[in-house]
Amino acid sequence: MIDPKILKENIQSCKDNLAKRGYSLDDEKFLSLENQRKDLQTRVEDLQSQKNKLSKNFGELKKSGQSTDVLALELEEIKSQTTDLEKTLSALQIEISFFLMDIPNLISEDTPTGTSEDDNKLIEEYLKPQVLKSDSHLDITDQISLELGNKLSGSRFSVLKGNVAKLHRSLCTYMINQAINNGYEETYVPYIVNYDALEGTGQLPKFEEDLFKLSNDQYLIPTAEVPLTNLFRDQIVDQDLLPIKLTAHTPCFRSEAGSYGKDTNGLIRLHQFDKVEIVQIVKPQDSDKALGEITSHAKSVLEKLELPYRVVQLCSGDVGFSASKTFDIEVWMPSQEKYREISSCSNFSDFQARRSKIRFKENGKNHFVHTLNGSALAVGRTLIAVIENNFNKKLKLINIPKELQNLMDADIIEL
RNA sequence: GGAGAGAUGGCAGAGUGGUCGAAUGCGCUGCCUUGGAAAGGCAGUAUACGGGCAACCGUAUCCGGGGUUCGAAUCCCCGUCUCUCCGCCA
Repeated sequence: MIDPKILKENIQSCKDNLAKRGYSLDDEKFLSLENQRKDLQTRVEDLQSQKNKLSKNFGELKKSGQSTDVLALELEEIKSQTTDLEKTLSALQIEISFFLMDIPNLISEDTPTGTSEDDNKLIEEYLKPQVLKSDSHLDITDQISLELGNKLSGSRFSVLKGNVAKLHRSLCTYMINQAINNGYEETYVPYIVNYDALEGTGQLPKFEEDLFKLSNDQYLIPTAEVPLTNLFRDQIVDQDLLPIKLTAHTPCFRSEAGSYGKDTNGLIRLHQFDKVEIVQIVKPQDSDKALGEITSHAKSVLEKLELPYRVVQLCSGDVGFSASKTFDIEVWMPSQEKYREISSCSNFSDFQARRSKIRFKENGKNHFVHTLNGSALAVGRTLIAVIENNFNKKLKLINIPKELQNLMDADIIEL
């Protein structure tokens, strides 16, 4: 969430910033709630202070055997006033907290203004696509089955077989090794998390419909960002440990509510997909640099796999709820004849840190850290890209990128 | 699944109705001591919100929620989590 103090003191500039996203901040409501809260809180605390003092007197009178009748009446009076006000105050605090939790992060100054992905800014392109057009991965190999996925689970699930399954596994291993080489600590985490974790990273309360909820009020993770970042929830991290760099390979589960009819063919958009995530937790002044680092780590995986990609910076209307600045990396998908997102690298500034209370102490004062993460990469989509960009229709084979040949024990997949 | 124990500050661990935001130890920070270091001595060291230029003051917080009481870390109820033993099991 946004710092309520900043919001209060710079309400107009916050409102303008959020408007670029298409979020209309009800500033009058906020200020009025805040003023009410402050007024009420002062009154409640005054009463509590009186109550505490009189209670102390009460004890002393009792000890010395004097009458407490007068005091008792006075206390009763204060108490009845207090409880009412306390209830109002806590209701108000909850209302304010909901209000704040609903507001997206402020976008960075250098985020281009725009309303949709059409306004995203092209940053760079790497490699000219060799295969401009190809069959879909589903047509290239019969070792990917959506029918079996459907049989077992429903729509948007897949089953991989044989060398394609092995290629998928090799990609996971390759990517996590790359992350480790880049200084991230490999971490194994739960795939099921609680409400607080999801609130901390910003998925809840607003985006519950995007998640798979279990019957016991836990949720399947939509990304490893959630468990990795929340490892530090409610903690004051030793500043010598910063920057913290973690990676995990996990499946990700997304309900894809609201994407009916979108990307219905193939592995592009499934309820379950694997991803290697890299996360950094840094001091505020280092976060912009860290975003560059994360992005280049994600890019380097594509470069080593010799896949053509481009980098775009998301415009204000396309940046996610919790992020302040985001670069998307898009890989060339020959069957679609266009670039598709394969990684999203974001700086969340102190937004997640404030929600999940991740702080560090410097010069005796506590400060919120900055959190960042990026996919390096989405494995399913990488699999598609490898298959389609290395497909040789004449010879009926898929060339395996050099970097993966060891893990695959082969340099081609015969079809 | 059965039986029991527990949840207190960065950590360990006291505290069973008021003087407790909390002993003590460890850790950490500063100063003294030293040629320098170690050891030792002294002092400081939870979080959030509100007020104040500040020193500082007020309020809340001892897993969460409710209750008893003038007053709760402490007593009662409900919940969550953790641990131990037995059973089962990847």
